Amino acid sequence: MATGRTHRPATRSRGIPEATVARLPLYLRALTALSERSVPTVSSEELAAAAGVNSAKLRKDFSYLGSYGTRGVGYDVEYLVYQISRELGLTQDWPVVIVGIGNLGAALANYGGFASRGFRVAALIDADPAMAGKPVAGIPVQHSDDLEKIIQDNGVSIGVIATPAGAAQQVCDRLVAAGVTSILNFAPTVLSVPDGVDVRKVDLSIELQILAFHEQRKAGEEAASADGALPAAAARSDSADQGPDGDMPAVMPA
Amino acid sequence: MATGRTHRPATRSRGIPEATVARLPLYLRALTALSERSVPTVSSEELAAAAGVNSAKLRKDFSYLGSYGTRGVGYDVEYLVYQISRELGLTQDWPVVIVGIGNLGAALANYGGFASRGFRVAALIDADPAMAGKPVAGIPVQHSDDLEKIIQDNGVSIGVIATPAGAAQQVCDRLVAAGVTSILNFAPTVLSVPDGVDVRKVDLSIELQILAFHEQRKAGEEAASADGALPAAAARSDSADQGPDGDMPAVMPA
DNA sequence: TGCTGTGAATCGCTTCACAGCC
DNA sequence: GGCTGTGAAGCGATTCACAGCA
Repeated sequence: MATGRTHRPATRSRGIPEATVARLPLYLRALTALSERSVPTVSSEELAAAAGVNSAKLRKDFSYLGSYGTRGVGYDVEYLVYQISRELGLTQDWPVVIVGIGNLGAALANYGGFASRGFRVAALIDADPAMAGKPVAGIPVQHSDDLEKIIQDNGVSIGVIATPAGAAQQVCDRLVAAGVTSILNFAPTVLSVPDGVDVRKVDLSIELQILAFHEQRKAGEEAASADGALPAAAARSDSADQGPDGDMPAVMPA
Repeated sequence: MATGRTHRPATRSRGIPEATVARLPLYLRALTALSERSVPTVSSEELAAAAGVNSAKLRKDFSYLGSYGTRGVGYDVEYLVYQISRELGLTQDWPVVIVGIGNLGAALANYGGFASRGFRVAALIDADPAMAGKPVAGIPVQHSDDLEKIIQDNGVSIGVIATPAGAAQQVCDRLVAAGVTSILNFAPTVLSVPDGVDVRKVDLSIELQILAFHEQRKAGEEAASADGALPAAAARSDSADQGPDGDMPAVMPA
């Protein structure tokens, strides 16, 4: 209830499957690298290898965008860079605010991958008055009292939350009230937002826990059953872990 | 080819679907919060709300672990915390090394969510000799020359890469050669690893790009078709973005 | 009565395999 | 001949809906 329950089919956006959207940045990165090396065209096979997916999936993904390839030849790198950028909305400027300038917030402010992809760090915001005015990544930190004004003055629609867990929901509420409609949440909390607001979350410890799960299984398989935790069940002789493509999430809207 | 292609079904692990494994840390976090508030039992409905999923999914997930609930009552919080922890392998100690102690590496070293879940930062490693000996989060940074020795002395099987993209593959190769079998990669590169090594990647800019995609669509829907990019196609009158549960990845093994 | 546990239905993503075009 | 684009098959995950138990 509190979470803004809607139960819409929740799937495609303008006909492009979410799973495809999530891979477009991957393709874009690989294509950008090729572009910098002045490679004129790539085959689906080559690009797929560079992006770490299989070629059938890549071709299917591109087919949702349109027919941008040439049979017998491949894809024009520059053209594809442009098309994917446009599809992702990266041909426009996205002012972003980062709230919570601790270690992580500072790391994000310094992260080069933003500026190179249409994102502009419009402001850094922190609740600590001692931080105010202090420059991080060349940008002076502003106090959170001014959050609403900063959002509005800069026309910010994307906010990044890098505060401690306890502050996250309150910051979120203020961001949303001020007009932010997309939030990237690094705090280990489930945020509740009204309908129409997108939240994606990244939880660093969740990723490690998933690795630990698989790591445990590897150990259990080598020396089948050490403590009573893993009975016999399904001890397979060969490895049993990485699937080069097609495993699962941990980061998702919520 | 270079990526260690295997094409194993790549799915369940000891019968537990990957999608479920990816949610267990979420449940665990919600349960831990309840435990701290001394709540003795929860219903699937309550816990699902706290974890940000729907209750049917949660019950199905738990059914893969066993029958740990009581019909008509709910789940015992403490018992479930223990069962999930055990399943994830968090009842044992996981020494972890972080390679690349820039802003992000420092943020990770300081991150409290690790220690509280069975992970122990065994060492911080950086290639910059000027960093050597400098303490970060109370742990002295060691030079990367000693990487192999550090891994072996500490029995490390999980490594975190927080280096610049250019160094990531080389660091990865050395980690793997030294015995690391699970890697969490923050560098924006596709790592190639031999079979039997798990890689999960987190790319901060990818998350933002996915948000931008949806943000762009929201704008396009309000004022249907501004430039030629989005013709009519599927302009829906009501919102059309967040699905409270069940959207898509961006972080995945690769 | 209330809530769990789960077969069955459904949905969406992935993979296959090949037709179509350069 | 080579590579894209795509129907169709396959498959895993989600959701439904209710049987089963406290």
